[in-house]
Amino acid sequence: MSDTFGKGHHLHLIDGSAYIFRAYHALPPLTRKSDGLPVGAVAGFCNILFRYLNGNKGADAPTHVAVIFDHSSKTFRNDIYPEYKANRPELPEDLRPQFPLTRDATRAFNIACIETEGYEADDIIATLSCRARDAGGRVTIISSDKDLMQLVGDGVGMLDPMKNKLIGPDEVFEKFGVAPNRVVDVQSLAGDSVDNVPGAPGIGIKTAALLIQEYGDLESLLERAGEIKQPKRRESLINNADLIRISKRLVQLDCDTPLEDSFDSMAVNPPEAEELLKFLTEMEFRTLTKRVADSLKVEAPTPPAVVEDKPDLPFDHAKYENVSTADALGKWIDRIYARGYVAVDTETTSLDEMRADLVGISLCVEAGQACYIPLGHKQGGGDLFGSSELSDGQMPMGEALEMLRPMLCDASILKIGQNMKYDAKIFACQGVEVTPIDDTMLMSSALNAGLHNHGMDTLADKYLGHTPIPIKSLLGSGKSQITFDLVPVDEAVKYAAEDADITLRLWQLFKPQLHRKSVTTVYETLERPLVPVLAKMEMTGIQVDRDTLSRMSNTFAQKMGALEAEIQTLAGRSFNVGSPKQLGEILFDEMGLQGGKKGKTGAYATGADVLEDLATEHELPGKVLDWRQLAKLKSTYTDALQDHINPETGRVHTSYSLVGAVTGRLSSTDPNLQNIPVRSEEGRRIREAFVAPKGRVMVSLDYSQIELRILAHIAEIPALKQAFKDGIDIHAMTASEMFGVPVEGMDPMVRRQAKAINFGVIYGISGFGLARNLRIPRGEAQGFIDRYFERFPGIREYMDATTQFAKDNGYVQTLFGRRIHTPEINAKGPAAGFAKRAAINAPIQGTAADIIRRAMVRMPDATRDLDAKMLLQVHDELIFEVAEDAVDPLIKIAREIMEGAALPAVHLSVPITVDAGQGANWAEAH
DNA sequence: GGGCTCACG
DNA sequence: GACGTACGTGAGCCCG
Repeated sequence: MSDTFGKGHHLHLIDGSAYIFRAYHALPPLTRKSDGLPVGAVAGFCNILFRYLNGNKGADAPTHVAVIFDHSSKTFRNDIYPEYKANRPELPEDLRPQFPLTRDATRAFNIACIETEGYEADDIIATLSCRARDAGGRVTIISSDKDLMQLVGDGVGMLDPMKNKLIGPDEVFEKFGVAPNRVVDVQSLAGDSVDNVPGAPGIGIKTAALLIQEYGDLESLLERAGEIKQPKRRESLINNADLIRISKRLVQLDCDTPLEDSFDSMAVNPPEAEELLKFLTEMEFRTLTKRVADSLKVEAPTPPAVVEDKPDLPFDHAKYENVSTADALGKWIDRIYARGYVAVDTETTSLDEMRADLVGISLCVEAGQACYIPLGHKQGGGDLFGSSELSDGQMPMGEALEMLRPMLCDASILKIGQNMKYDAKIFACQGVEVTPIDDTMLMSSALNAGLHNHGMDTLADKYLGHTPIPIKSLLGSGKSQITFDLVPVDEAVKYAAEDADITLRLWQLFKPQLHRKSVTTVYETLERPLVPVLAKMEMTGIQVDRDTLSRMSNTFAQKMGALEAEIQTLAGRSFNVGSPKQLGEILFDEMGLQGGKKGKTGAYATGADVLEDLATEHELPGKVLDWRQLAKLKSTYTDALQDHINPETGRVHTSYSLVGAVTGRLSSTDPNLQNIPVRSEEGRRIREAFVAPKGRVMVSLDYSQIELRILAHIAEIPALKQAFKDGIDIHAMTASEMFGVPVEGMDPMVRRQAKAINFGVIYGISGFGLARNLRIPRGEAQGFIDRYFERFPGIREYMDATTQFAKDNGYVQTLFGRRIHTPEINAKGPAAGFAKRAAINAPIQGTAADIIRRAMVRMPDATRDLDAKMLLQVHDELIFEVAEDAVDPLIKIAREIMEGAALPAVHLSVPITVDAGQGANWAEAH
């Protein structure tokens, strides 16, 4: 570093990271209009720089200046003490993509911009201060960070930009009670709860200063700690000497940070008008652009008429790039780092992530500019089973993944996907953990639940006016369907890159809408953080015992055969028992039973309720019911589940959808593990096949009556709330209130009726529905409902208020702000009835769904020290697989998390309680 | 591929 | 005055 810097020169060192955070928190969220890029912090940062430059015209003006940034949150201090700064709140998502832009801004203002991997901005500031002072120059550090005060003195000063106040040795003494050269000693003793510097327990800045004043410096103090008179201080210092020394290494700034930058490169130069205005215009900061132009005495460039024509940018498949070399991929990775975000999509051979092979990756950084990296395409036209020869012109998969890995794992690069859980699992199978992520499907669900589904085709059509290339056109359909690895590369480029392009455009559209529609918190706390949690659960899977299922299938088949013979004897001829159409004809036409009703297709209804009624008159319907139960158990469960056992893991891996249900509930597919039988004894035994491996235990925790508790809270029903607080049987209490009978020795029938009413209320009760459910006359059911509303008037108010809210706003919401749209609420006819009941139910079901989601998000961290895996979620139940000796702590911790999951966002006025069970299999645990 | 039936919360 | 109704899901089967 050969430099002309020296005597008479004055260096300003600006703490850039502090400026960014100040700008971010001081300003409301601001996004660039054309594409929704968050730019609030960049705007504030530019304003600060502009004011700084304008204020620097006096005699004391700097000759040199640099802005210093933190490179990343990981520094050498984490190697010394892993907990250092560990309790920092997570970076706000809309701040992350702004970091690279603040560097751009600094350079646009023609100011040097410095950061170094592994070091904090403070270390760079320390190093430059020392070097500048040693060269004979003067330094002013522009920051209010107390951690920098150790540098003050001997030609180095500080300026607090907030208060515009100079900080010299006197001010430092005022703050720390010692001279600047002893500040580190005081900080080492006092610790810092914000940065998680431990220090000595029970010793604060005041005490530390007294001790240092008395003993001179930290080492002397520690050596002579035994002389301290106060027993508490003495003990604390003696017992924590190591911790204090570690603290010293944490707070001591490093004056030997490796730096290439010369002082000459920091010489003050006025901004290049053209460059600066170009940047500000690109950021679409109109006011600032004008003010800067005025101050530079040049014409402000006319803002480009970008705003409206961007969404109409056509989809040009010819523009998509086929990336087949390391050079080309490197250029894309550079572009991604310059942007700070990228839309990513993977192409594979299967929708089942656990069995899928990666075929290619597409990337998009800007609308219309996307690429596809083919990796596993095979030569078509081979033998019958397809050739295993890779086609030419593809990068080796390993090389491409190793190039992409740092970017995919980089905390400062946001990876955007449509249904990112799928792609994250594909990458996870390749050993790459993709983080952080954004998901357009989940954004749409937070914004548009109830209006439409959230698949890419729907979103592209609705929001971009574009119909993507149908996958069928590449793969075909039915028996001749091929897998993506056999698609020719040039066709794959168009299809795959288009998906990434669409995803990026949707993200640009949705991101600013989250704020505008007040669902940022929903997205950030209930949707996005669940992606890695569910991905982990799905990849873990649950062990299922094939022999148990197979034995049950055989038993069912035998019983069905016997029943079938009996049924056909009773019917007088053979027919397909599994055909509702044929059964209807047997029952109502041939056997002449009464009460046959035809549905819209002209077939007789033969549902369980119909057959149950007929069973009193004839033997056959009851046998059909028995047969149907067995047929269901066999085909849907004992047979089908065996096909879902993954041959490699021996476990069943379901797939959860975060957007399957409008209320916010999860749904489960391939297989659905949320409807495994439990209500019938015969069905429940299927759960015996879901087992914990040897030495481990299945644990189930489920919320008790959570929806009724939420109803009691939302509708403010004092009697219900009190009953939950007292822990008494809620259905018995309801019956007692309604029918005036004591809870003690209650007729089970009466309790059953009250229970049906309680559930009916949650569903948007009607006399008809209750009558059918309880099999009582409609008038009687209506009487129950009237009495219920009389006893609990808050319920009627809740129903009316919710319906009205839906009519006024077009949506209803949960206690956590999740919105469920109700577009049919103002419709005429039966649709209005459906919409009304759905509107009444959605806030209750949805709030329960939000609560368990919050619990699931917190669970991995809360149970990280336990040998326990979360396997399944069944709406109000979580199932874990736990090492034997971890069962009790797991139950304790998981229960705490579940019962407190609403906090601190919502304080429920009823207690939430969780029941726990354990055993060798799911049947025992439940 | 729509409709019916039935498994779950 | 008639209509048609419990809320939210997914899967397997029949049948056109």
